[in-house]
Amino acid sequence: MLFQLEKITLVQVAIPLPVEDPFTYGIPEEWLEKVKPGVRVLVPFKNREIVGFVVDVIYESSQKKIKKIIRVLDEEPILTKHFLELTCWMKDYYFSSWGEAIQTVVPKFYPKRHASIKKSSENSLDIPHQNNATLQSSITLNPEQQTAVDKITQLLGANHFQSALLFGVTGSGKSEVYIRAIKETIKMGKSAICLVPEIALTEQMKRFFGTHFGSKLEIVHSKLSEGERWQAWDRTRKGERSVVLGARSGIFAPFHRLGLVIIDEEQEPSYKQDQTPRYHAREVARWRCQDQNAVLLIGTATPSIESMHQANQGELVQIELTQRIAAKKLPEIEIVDLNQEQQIVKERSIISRKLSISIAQALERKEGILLLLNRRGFSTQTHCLTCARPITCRYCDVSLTYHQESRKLLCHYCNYQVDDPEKCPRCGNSLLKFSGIGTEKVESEVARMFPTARVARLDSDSTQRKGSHEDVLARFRARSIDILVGTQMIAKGFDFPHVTLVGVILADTALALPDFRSSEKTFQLLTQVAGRSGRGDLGGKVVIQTYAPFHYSIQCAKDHATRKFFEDEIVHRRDFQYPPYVKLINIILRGKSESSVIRDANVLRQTLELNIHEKPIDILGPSPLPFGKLRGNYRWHVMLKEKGDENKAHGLLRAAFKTFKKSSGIHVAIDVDPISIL
DNA sequence: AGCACGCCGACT
DNA sequence: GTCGGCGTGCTC
Repeated sequence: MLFQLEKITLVQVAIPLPVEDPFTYGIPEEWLEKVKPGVRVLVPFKNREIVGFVVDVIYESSQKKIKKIIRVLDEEPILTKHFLELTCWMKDYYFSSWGEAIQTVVPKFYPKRHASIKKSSENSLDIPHQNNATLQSSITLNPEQQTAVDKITQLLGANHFQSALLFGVTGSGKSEVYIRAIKETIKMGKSAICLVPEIALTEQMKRFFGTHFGSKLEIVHSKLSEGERWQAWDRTRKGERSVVLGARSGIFAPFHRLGLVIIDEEQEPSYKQDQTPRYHAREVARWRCQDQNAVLLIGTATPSIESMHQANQGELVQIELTQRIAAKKLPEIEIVDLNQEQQIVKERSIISRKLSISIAQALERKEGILLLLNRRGFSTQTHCLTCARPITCRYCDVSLTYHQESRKLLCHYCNYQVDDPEKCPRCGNSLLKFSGIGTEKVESEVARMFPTARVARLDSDSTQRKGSHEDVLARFRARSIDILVGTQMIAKGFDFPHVTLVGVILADTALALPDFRSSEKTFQLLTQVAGRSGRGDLGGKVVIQTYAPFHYSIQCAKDHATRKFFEDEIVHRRDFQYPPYVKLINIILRGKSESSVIRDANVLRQTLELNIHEKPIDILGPSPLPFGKLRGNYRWHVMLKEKGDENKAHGLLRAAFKTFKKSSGIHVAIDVDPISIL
């Protein structure tokens, strides 16, 4: 090695597998020119061939065994310096391999399709081509909207990184502001990304965006086929598009001059990926915008506590929309205390007297009614009276939910099914008690109480049947359904002007969960679903049933008091040391053997303690997760809490993992900035 | 993550 | 005697 006459060029190749370091390969002389950082290469790996990414070109290596690259797959690097640096940050921050980070950013390489794609890239748009002169011009903005657009335009013009919170009540016309802001971005010769929380909403927003941006628009989400995703990437990269509308993965749109990133409904948990790398689209957006001197715009009616805190600290520019468009009023919200209701009414009912009367009135006026309960199934708890204990899943420590429609007992965590719900799976006796209500029960109960009303249900069970989702919504819109019962699915985004009554069957379902975000989630869900009422000219009303009528998340939702909620909640976050006062890293250990999981979790804690040198970091646990057993795996976790913003916990964890050796059969997952700790 | 290697149960 | 179960370990 030392006195080599011939210099061999070596490259570092990141492999899209959970293996820490890039691998070293040699390159034949003849393609020295083509092999640059960011180029994809086909490499021999063990006994197979895989696509890797060149991340560095080096000239020597201590590595003994070196194989040669089989083929270079790109003429020009697919990853620019911007993306190489982004993925490098992602792998360090979220603890993935570099290859895994890159794989989530670029579309999968497709050997066969690849060659033919260049020809077809012109004609495959499903948005009708329009030349820009015929694109629809916008409606007139109200003064608040105009001020918002002016402020954003000003930020865009400053040409350095800025982030802003567009804090607008439901129905205040945020989308119109987005459109204007994107147009300003395009005027400056830059491109924009707009993210929405789910794929269904990209479809909804597409019609609206399509009329404004026509063939400049690209839609990106994870349901695209590999071929479609590649084409979208390629068109965007070549500058054929200047606006990307998408779900979480849309944040990786390969624009060369990124000017604006909009994140709509920023508080939605779907912006956090739940597999490695567990990135948050908002944080990726922040990185990209900082690198590109772009503007990050967070739009929502119910900001996350983190963003609200940042705004109060002056780190986010605040832009407010306080008026519903066309001067529509926010609905009146009434709370029903179910504790009192039960004392007065002997026969227990899911629907309180107040809600029942409101439903009857709305039915009489032929107006739309939404009933929310955030739990699927018929009854959520099943007890065997013979065994004298709840019937739980074989693989998880959760109670099985009885589904009347499919006549099954179902585990909502692993999908374990018991086909004969008449018998206890343990003792075979059929003395079962069903309790705890779900959407199926609400549907049947409402149908019983209001026999002439047309009732339908919308949740992930009813949506299984293909097309039924759109069908139900269309029928509700056409008023051939009077009452729509559903989970949080019905709370988000949908605009039905004829809805004048929203009933929340049980507001405190989330409050019972041992999660630091449960109050925040409760407030947000109530505010969102309340926003579905009174969008038309008929006015609106909301009835919230709860066992916790004085809880601040419910009281603040009642008063439409988002700032008050923030002020109450932030005190709890400070007292109990949760975000935004600390940064969390959650380390989850799982395995089939409970004792090994516990042993490893303890060893991990000790290893962390040995590596801790300064004290802005707390180590919590190990402790079992709230659902300690899931899919046959026992789950324990250790949590790091760091005060301050220096990411010292990352260094600590990295140091600890150098010596920590997990036992066989134990899996370790690291969740940086967990969105929930369930 | 794959994929082979490896060491213990019911089959031609 | 072998086929094959999936636990364990490595990949430049």
